[in-house]
Amino acid sequence: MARPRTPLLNRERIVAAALRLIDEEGLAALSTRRLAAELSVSGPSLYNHFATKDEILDAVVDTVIGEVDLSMFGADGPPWPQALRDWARSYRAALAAHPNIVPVLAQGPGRRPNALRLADAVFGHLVDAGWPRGQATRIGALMRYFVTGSALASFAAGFPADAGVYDAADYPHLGEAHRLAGHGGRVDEGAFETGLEALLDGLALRFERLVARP
Amino acid sequence: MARPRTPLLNRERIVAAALRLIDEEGLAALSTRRLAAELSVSGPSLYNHFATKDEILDAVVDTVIGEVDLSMFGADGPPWPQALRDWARSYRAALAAHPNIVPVLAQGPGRRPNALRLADAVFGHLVDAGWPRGQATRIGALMRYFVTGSALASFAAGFPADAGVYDAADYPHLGEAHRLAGHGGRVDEGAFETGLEALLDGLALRFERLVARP
DNA sequence: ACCTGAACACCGTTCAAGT
DNA sequence: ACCTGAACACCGTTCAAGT
Repeated sequence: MARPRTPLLNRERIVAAALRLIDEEGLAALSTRRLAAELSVSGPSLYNHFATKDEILDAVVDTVIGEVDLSMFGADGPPWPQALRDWARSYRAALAAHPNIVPVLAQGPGRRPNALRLADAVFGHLVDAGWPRGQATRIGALMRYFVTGSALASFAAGFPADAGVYDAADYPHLGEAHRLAGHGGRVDEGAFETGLEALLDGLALRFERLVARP
Repeated sequence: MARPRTPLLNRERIVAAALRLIDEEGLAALSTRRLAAELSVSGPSLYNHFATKDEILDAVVDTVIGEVDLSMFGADGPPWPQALRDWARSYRAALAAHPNIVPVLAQGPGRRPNALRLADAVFGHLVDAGWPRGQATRIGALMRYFVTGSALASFAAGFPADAGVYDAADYPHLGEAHRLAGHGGRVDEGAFETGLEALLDGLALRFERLVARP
């Protein structure tokens, strides 16, 4: 077969297969040959739809970012602390569903439309709420730090379940660390919520000081 | 030449060359062949010192983690908020000096001794300071989220310097975003400090409540 | 326009051969 | 013990050839 009457591939199908491969086997498993095989075509076929493998990755990343809810930044949304809370939860949920792609996505928006829309919505909402532009930029940055960091990898799963690793002579306080991996999601969920609320409290404190002496 | 009288390679030299390569050209530039060439040996020579490329990467990561100052968690260190502040700054500085390796390092301590020592020191200090063990775990996790997220990539550099990217119709609030990349370090530094202080304020609030009703 | 196989310069790793 | 070249099964990408 050379050219089929209806195309075998399109960008959407390629992106979906790439994301599935990354989710199930990691970023390193995404090769153009492997991806093509999943789609039952030969490797070079992909180059009819994307110029490079990096462009495929870019499209995957923007698809994931597109899942983040931004509706709380609309005109009749909640006050900024609640909007930030709702957004951070949705942001983390979208990223944590695809942890293997977070290192790519954390490089910043680049020219990806969904990522730029997200940055625009957060910054705009904070400025409209009364934050000075410089502060609004910093809040956008520090929220991304926290959310990407929390989605990049599970804290709990980073500790081997093998109790033999934690020699009491070397690590006197890690005697229970081998049980962390078992608690998995709950530890990370709790840490994210604690950190988010602490951040919001700290920011609210700064906002009060800002309004008190403008 | 087959076996030289004094070995051409050792683990230290390999790790140093690997880190230099990663810093200067990114994680993708680290191939065993390329690394071997930097050390003026043939590719397979590396396998006399490490079993796999992943083991080399592990050693690189633990070297970087080893640069983090943990002295503030000693017996006569400062109270926990100041210790956490000093540690977070040193942690970020060590990681931000090698951003390309952060995605690897963020996977958790695994069996790497310096990473386990770090986790042990933070957790032990918080528990000794009076935090319940569950809370201390969460604080260790959320601090890692924030620090790795802030070291993974520059927020400012993620926005293209090309003003043409930010079409006012699509992104009404990003009119000045093209200037971010120029401000580079200062934006990220400010965001990190703001986030760190906000987090510490929020945690202090929680600690007060904890002590008030034990 | 959209697919193919062949080809190029790369990978990580194994292994027999050298000293 | 520690290095080498050859070899294997992989990579991303280009390109001429097919319909």
